[in-house]
Amino acid sequence: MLTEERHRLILDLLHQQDIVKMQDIVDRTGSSESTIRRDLVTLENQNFCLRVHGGAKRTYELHEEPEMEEKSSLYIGEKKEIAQIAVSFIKDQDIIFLDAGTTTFQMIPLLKDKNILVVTNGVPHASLLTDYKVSTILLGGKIKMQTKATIGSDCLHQIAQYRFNKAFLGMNGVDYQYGYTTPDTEEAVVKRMAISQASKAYVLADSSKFKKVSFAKVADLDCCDIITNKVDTNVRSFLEEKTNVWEEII
Amino acid sequence: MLTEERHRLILDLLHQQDIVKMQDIVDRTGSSESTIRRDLVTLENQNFCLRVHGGAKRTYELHEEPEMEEKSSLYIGEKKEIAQIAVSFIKDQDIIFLDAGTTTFQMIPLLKDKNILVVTNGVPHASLLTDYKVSTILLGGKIKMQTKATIGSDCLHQIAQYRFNKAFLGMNGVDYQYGYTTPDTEEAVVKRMAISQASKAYVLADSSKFKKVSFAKVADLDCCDIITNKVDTNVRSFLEEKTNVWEEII
DNA sequence: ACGATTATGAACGTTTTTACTTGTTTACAA
DNA sequence: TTGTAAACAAGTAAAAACGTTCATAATCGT
Repeated sequence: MLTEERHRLILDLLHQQDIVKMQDIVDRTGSSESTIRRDLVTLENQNFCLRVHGGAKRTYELHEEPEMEEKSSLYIGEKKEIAQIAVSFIKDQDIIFLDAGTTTFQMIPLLKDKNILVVTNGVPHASLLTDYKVSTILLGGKIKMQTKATIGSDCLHQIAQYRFNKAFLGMNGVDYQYGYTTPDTEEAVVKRMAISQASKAYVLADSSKFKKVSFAKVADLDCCDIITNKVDTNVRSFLEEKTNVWEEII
Repeated sequence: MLTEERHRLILDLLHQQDIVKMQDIVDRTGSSESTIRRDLVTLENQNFCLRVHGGAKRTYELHEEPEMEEKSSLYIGEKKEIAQIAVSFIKDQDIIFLDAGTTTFQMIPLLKDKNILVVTNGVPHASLLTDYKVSTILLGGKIKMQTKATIGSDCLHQIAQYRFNKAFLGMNGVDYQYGYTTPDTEEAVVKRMAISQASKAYVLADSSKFKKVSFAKVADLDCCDIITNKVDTNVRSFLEEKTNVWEEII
């Protein structure tokens, strides 16, 4: 039986019964336990399901495509590393802001069982956080089609009422001269507000983001620490003139 | 039987009958007494229930009502029919409120390409609506674990700023005497507010909801029209003394 | 046809879950 | 109050599921 076939079968089962057992799939497919386990890991990474002891349960009702397009981002591995570093900053009882975007999304599985409160503007983020039983507040507002982030005045008003211990932001451009930038002005405003409401703000940026400049400016370099990995030593020393750069787990 | 399954079963029972007996669960699951005991301990630690001698009772405060995950598949067929009727009320340019819950969720695929604006408090709803490219505003606030609905004061403040042409609500109990009821007080407030902000409000209720009374009252019968299917003619005539009942596509 | 990549199943030790046992506590009725 | 049966907590050993590694088989691109 082909990998694709098995995945299809598993997803079909999940649609019908919202929980599937390991053994059930093994019996139906005739594949080995290890293979099915690998399948479930893959499907979980694409957020089609959530693994539980002895099988998997579904996360969402329908949704035919992976929640966060895995294909678009070739940097998943890097992002996961960065996410790990970011999570290592989080302490018990923290109230944190989690920005929308794929890099911050990788942090969520690592937050399981942590006793924290998360405020986010990412709709998929809120959903997955809830699946992991993390207390979550979602910012309201218009929803941006591509990123499924909430934006707009509602969002701003709401965020203004909160204070965070830490804020973790995604960013499209990180540049020595122009600072932090992102393509959408409405998202930029939200990010800026999040930074101002946080005691400490971190920007999560993989190697592809440096020396890039996007349309809308969010803030100057010194407003946030940068969490990254494998950054060019040359680039790094430049950045460190203005802010802190974290490259490994604390 | 998997741990997750048992937990769901227990929560489901709790939702229906306020209190569950140890032996009852043992019989239904076929698991040992110690296993169920462990289950109840963990569920209690997560504040999903309160253990009592011989079983457990539900907590009224925050967590209950499995709805979205547990019993979603039971009445899917009915729900789809009801959803179709509901959608037939929607006109071009409408601004509608879509309540969280599984019945209203079934409306979403039917809204594809409609030129409307949807305001919702359901996180999965918002996500799927966006997939279908429907303009969506999500209400912010705390997220309820089971239903993934936003609740709380943020939610209320935000909803107070809007006016809707139509509101479509899910409901747990529809009763001639006690009106519309739901298990969670915080959700009840949101529903009530949505009704008051809408020119016209509809309650979507499948056959299992009639003559049921839940904990928190939302509104009297005459505040909303009822959309349903295959309702007992006897029950129907009672309801029609106070409000309109729709049973087929207009 | 060839090496390179990917998918698979078996084997290992580890962790989680489970049922059973023990002795103690609780509820209730005599 | 006291006796009894049911429900309880805690500990234990077996079983199931887990992650990891490794060697083999299938598939791919050239």
